[in-house]
Amino acid sequence: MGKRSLQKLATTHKILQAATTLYTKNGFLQTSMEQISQEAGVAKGTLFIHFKSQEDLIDSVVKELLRSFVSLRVFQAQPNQTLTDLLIIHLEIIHKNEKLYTHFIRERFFLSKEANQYYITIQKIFSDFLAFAFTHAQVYTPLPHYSLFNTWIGLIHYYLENFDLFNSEKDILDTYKDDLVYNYIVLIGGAK
Amino acid sequence: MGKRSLQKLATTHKILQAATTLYTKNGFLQTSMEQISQEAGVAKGTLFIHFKSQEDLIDSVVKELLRSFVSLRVFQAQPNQTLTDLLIIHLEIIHKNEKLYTHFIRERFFLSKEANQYYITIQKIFSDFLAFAFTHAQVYTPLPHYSLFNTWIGLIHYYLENFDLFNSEKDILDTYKDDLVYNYIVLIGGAK
DNA sequence: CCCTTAAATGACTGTTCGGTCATTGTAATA
DNA sequence: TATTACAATGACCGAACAGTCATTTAAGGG
Repeated sequence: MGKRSLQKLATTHKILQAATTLYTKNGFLQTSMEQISQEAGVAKGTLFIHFKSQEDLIDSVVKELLRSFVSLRVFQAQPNQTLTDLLIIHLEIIHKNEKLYTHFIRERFFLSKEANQYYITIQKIFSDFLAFAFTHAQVYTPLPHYSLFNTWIGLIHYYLENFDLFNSEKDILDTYKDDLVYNYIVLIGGAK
Repeated sequence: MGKRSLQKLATTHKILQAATTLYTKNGFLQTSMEQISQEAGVAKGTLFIHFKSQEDLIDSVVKELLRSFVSLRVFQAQPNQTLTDLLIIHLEIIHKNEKLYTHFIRERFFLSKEANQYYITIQKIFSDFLAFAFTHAQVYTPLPHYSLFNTWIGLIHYYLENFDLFNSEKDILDTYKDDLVYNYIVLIGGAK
C-alpha cells in the first residue's frame, strides 16, 4: 500500500472523527460541513472527495453508531445473570454513545432513508436483546414481549430526549441507570 | 371597533390558521414563512406585521397547542371513573392535536426558549393529571408517581415519535389507544 | 529525471430563506 | 373633501451553506 492511499485513509479517518465529535456535541442538523472541515484540519472541498455528500457523511457516522450496538446481537449471557444485569448491560452500551444516540433519535426524522434504516435496525437489535433477556431471566407476564419492550425503550428514550427536564450535571444514563432499571423491574416484576 | 382593526384581527387569524395547518402537516422546521403566506393568501411581508418573527409565530401556535391541554388542569373526575377511563381521556385530548403535538415533541429542541417553556408546562399538566388519576383511582404501588408517569408518557411519546415503525394507516392514538391503556394497566396493576 | 495521476485546496456559485422597507391603497378623521 | 394613519404588498437584501472546479502539490511509475 502506497504512501498516497495511506494518506487518503488517514484523512477519511480524520474527517469521520471530526464529524463524530461535532455531531455528538451539537447534533447533526446544527453541524455544517465547514465546521467539520475545520475540526478535521482540512479544506472543505476535501470532505467531498471522501464523502459524496453531507448525507453520505452523516450516514457513515450513523453506521458506526449502529456498529457499536452489534455486540448485543451475539450476546451470550452467563447462566447466573438476572434481568437486572441484562438491562444494566443494555444501558451501559447505549451510554458509550449516549449523546450521539440522543441526537440521532431526536433528529433521525430529518436524516436520509439510509440513516432511518439504521435506526430501525438498532431498534430491532434492542428489541431482540430484550426478548432474549426476558426469556433468559424467565420473566413471565401476561403481556407480550413487544409491549414490555416498548415500555422499556420508551422510558429510556424519554429520559434521553428530555434530559433538560432532569437537571442532571452528568450524563442521564450515568445518573439514572439504577433508578431506571430498579423501577422497571418492580413494574414488570409485579405484572405476574 | 373599526373596519380596519377587524380586518387586522381577521388577517392575524388567517395567518395563525395557515401556520397551524402547515406545521401540523409538515412540521415547524420544514415550513417556511413564504409557504405560510401563500396558504393564508397574504403577502410574505404581512406576516411580519402580525408576528415580529418566525419564532414569534411558532410560539403563538405552540401556545394554542398548550391551551388545548388546559382542560386537564381543572379536570373534575366522576366518582365512578376508573384509571382506564382517565388514561383514555388523556389520550383523547392529545389525539385532538396528535400530529401537531408529535411534530412539537420531535422538534421542540430546535425551537425557542419560550416554546420549550410551553413544553415543560404541558409535561407538568400531564404529570399533574396522571398524579390525580392515580390518586382518584386509588392506585397503590411501591413506585413513586413520577416513575409511573415517566413510564406512561415515555410509552406514548415513543409511539407518537416512531409512528413510522408501527405501520398504521390512521393516527397512532386512534389505532393503539386501547392497546396502550390496557397494557399499561396490566403493568402497573400488577405492581402491588 | 520527467510525466502521469490523484489528493488537497479554497474561492466561487447557486439556492434557500428570514427579515426589511419604500410604495400603494384605503379606512378613519377633521 | 382633504388629510392623516395604517394595513398590505412584494421586490430586495444579506446570511448561511451545500456542493463545484480550476489550480496546486506531490507521489508513483517508466
